[in-house]
Amino acid sequence: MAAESLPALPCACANLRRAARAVTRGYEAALKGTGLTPTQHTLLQALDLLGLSPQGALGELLAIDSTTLTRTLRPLERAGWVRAVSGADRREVRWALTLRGRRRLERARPAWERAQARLRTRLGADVWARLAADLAAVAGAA
Amino acid sequence: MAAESLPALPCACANLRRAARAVTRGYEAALKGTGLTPTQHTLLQALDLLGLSPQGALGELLAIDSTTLTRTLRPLERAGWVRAVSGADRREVRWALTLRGRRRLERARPAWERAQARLRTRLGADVWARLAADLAAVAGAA
DNA sequence: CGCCAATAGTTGTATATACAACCATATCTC
DNA sequence: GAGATATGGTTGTATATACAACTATTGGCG
Repeated sequence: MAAESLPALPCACANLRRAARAVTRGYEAALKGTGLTPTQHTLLQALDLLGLSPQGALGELLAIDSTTLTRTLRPLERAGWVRAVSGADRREVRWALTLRGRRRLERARPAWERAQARLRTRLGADVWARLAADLAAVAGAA
Repeated sequence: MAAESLPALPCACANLRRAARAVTRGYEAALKGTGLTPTQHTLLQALDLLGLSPQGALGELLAIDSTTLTRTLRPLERAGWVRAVSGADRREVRWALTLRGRRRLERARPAWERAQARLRTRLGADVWARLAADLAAVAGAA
């Protein structure tokens, strides 16, 4: 199982999406036992980071369309990992991680860290670090 | 519309997916008039690059599951942009870009190049170049 | 106040994505 | 050459994703 390097594609978008697909599969496999998909894990982690947060702000941080969040958050709410909190502006839906949600995230942590470590090892620390910064720039630039 | 830089996320997978979503939206908008989605454009471009190619090989190049290809290629076939060619091994489906497909790809080229140029300008040439290599490594490593 | 524009989310619809299970064909082994 | 195994794709099902159109609320502005 040598890491057969794929050729770079001419299209930056294609390159990004290909890498995202490949990595997602790895994280998905790693998170298998935790009952969380990569997307769900990311949502919980982001909410943990942000604290109580309007849906729009969550979407901005993750570059996820608000209409997508409506649907991806629904199962998390049903599972009791997040809850909607009403505030002054009644159009807004603000989301909070529940205690159950935090526990679930904590429970998934070892698996997530294994996935991170595995990729980091395969890439090398320099590429790994560079990539985090470059990808943040890309998300901001697009 | 300043390029408000988003903070890097703790999760490499989340970082990648966020960037992919953001960039995909840009390319999708740019390709709007061409009748091609980013995915479709990538498929045609890859097939142009590879020439006559078994479905599995195409999937490997793009890190797309073969079951996904079955479905994403179908509309391209119906549109007459690609066609299935039978070979010696009758399990295999080999795909070829048709003339119409090549023309469509060519027609989309200016729009695609605008999207590329736009992102490249916003990122700077150094990040752009580095990213292509790093992302290819990621796709191979995952 | 009372209309009008802007903003926050939801619903309808369509594409992209992949895993598990499956079918068909090829290859291997005796 | 026949049965076992491996390989290449398809179907069933589920999640992720977003655009267009819509609803509800808010914030001007006269």
